[in-house]
Amino acid sequence: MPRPTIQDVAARAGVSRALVSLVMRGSPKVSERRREAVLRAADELGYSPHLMARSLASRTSHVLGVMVSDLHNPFWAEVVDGLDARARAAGFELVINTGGRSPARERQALTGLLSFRPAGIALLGPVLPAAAISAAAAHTPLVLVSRSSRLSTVDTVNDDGRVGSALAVDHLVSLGHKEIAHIDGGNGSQSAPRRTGYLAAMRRHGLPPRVVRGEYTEAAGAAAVRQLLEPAPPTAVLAANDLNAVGAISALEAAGLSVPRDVSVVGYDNTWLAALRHVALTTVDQPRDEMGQLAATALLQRVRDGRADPARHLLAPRLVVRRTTAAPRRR
Amino acid sequence: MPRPTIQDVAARAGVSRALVSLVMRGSPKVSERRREAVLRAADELGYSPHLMARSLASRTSHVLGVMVSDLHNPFWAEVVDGLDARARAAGFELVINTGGRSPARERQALTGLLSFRPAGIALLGPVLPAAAISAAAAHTPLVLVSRSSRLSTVDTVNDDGRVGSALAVDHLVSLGHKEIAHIDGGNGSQSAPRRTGYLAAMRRHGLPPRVVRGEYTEAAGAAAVRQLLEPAPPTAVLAANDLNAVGAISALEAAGLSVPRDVSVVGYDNTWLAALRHVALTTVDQPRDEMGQLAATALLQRVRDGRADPARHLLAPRLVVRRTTAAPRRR
DNA sequence: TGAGGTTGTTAGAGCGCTCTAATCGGGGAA
DNA sequence: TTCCCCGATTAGAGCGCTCTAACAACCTCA
Repeated sequence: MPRPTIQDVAARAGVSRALVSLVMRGSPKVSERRREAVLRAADELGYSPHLMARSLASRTSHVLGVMVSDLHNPFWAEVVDGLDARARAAGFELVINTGGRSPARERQALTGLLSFRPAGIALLGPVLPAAAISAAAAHTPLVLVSRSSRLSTVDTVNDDGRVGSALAVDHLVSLGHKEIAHIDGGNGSQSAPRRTGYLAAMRRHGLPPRVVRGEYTEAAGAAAVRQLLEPAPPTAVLAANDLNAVGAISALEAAGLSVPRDVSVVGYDNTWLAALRHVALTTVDQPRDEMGQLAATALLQRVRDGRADPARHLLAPRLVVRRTTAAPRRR
Repeated sequence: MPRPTIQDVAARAGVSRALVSLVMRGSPKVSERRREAVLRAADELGYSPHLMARSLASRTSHVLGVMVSDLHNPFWAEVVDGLDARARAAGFELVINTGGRSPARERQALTGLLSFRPAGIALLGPVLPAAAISAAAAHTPLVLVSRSSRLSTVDTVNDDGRVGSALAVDHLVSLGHKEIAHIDGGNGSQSAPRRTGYLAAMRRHGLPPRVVRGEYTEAAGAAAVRQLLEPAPPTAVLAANDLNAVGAISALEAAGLSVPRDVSVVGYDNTWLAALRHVALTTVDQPRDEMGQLAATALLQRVRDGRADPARHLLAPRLVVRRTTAAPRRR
């Protein structure tokens, strides 16, 4: 059975389609009597407006698209919370999608979002080529989270990865570490600035850097550690993110090394995973909820307020010391 | 600048709107000459069809809605993977939404999904009242994951929570436990059958049950443990799910109890969280990816094949023994 | 030669809604 | 009473697309 339309509600309430439309949009210029009749009819029929017919007719969109690069990473769930809250408050519907950390799937996901003709799109940690991003930006306001861009039509929300890595390295150095390795995020978004920050900090302390290629996953953290064991493990590891760190810790313990007694580990993100008591991961905090809110706000400003110049939010990361870092053991 | 429409493409290619429509849908009954002209024009303009205008006109939908009760729980990410794969393969676009484990927000989320007029909706672990579900089911094919329903218009995909709990209790009893408490999932989906299974198993073994109310979160696991400490902690705990178990373990350790030496803990779901080496949670496995695929398939069968009788998938859970369970200590 | 098929193309209506402009029905002022 | 005004209501067009039915143009066959 087909869903009831505005026409059905109008017929039942004994009014015109236009009046039902006004009631549904909360117009003040409707008499109390009619409003009640319409609402009752709508309720009885189980009517809810057809969002897409609405946006087609009104030539506006009340949809924001969100592409999440990895639904498995709790980090994004927390960013989405912030986005969702803001979008909801502004009367926008969120359409979420996932790109599975693969450029090809992300491209599909982006095309999918565009086909809804959303008012704006947030790309959370995209690994898409820049060309795909600028093509999409030609027709729709775009905000990137955890990825930078120089396009003037694209807003960005990032934490300062260089600073975050430096905080972590400085902390480890202050504990006495000299052999500090970095598992990077590979092609993942924001892995470059974090790596750069690590390299710069190591140079500043006069220490030899050691980088292994990784990915923002637990499995990649474990794999990277297996590489790091030869010829000799470092005394500290700066992981690509929390997920990666947890995988690294698992692999270290599997190799008979204890954390933090033998090896210190620092994560990145400060998700709930890091806060778990028996993970207790020292990590670099990103204000996840705030980042989501800023992303939503950036889109809303373009859509509602007509802002045209790009917003560039660069947030200050913060080190959270827990129990996976300690002074290195005397060798 | 507004996105180009089918009209723009038609004008540029010197053909009618209908012909462009045919080309866009890959109709075989278009001459090669025209097809090329249309595709060229579309490409030059950067045209892609307006999905919603299309579904409005064709009275069909190629969208599946997905309401995820909790984006923070990795369990759902894995179910979504399965759903996504199947939906994508069938040419359906996924619209994901989150309900934040609150009936009120879930209701909003469901309304949001319905406003896209999707071909079907999957509710993942909904805590909505049954009335809201049957109201939605009146107009749209619905599949519930981790929640049962007797509505003939609603498909369900569940693991057998009674069996899962029994597996866990039997395991603990075989290790020698007699004081086995259960933290339940409160109002969460599937908490009732798991509780029932626990109670039945305890009765079968002639053991006194002990249930504390919980929720499917880490915080609730910790809170429940604090309750369980008085007057004396049990020797084993069957938690509501993995997240809950991890919170419970944290709280036990905070109270100076060691897991599994002093207290054994069993989770539920077998997410990657449980598999982490230094969590190593004994847990009940649910085939998450398969559940997602079954959910998608159920919807597709209703939509494409016109199946009308309800699909009731009840999957067999499996116990995965790791390192959070052991024989109880002699008191 | 003309009836009947085929193939490729198009006009026009209509999907569920919003928007504009017009209309209706009371008051209140003159 | 008449006129005007103002708030409440509605008819009708149109958003971007698909679908139906019709229509040319050409072919085939008796």
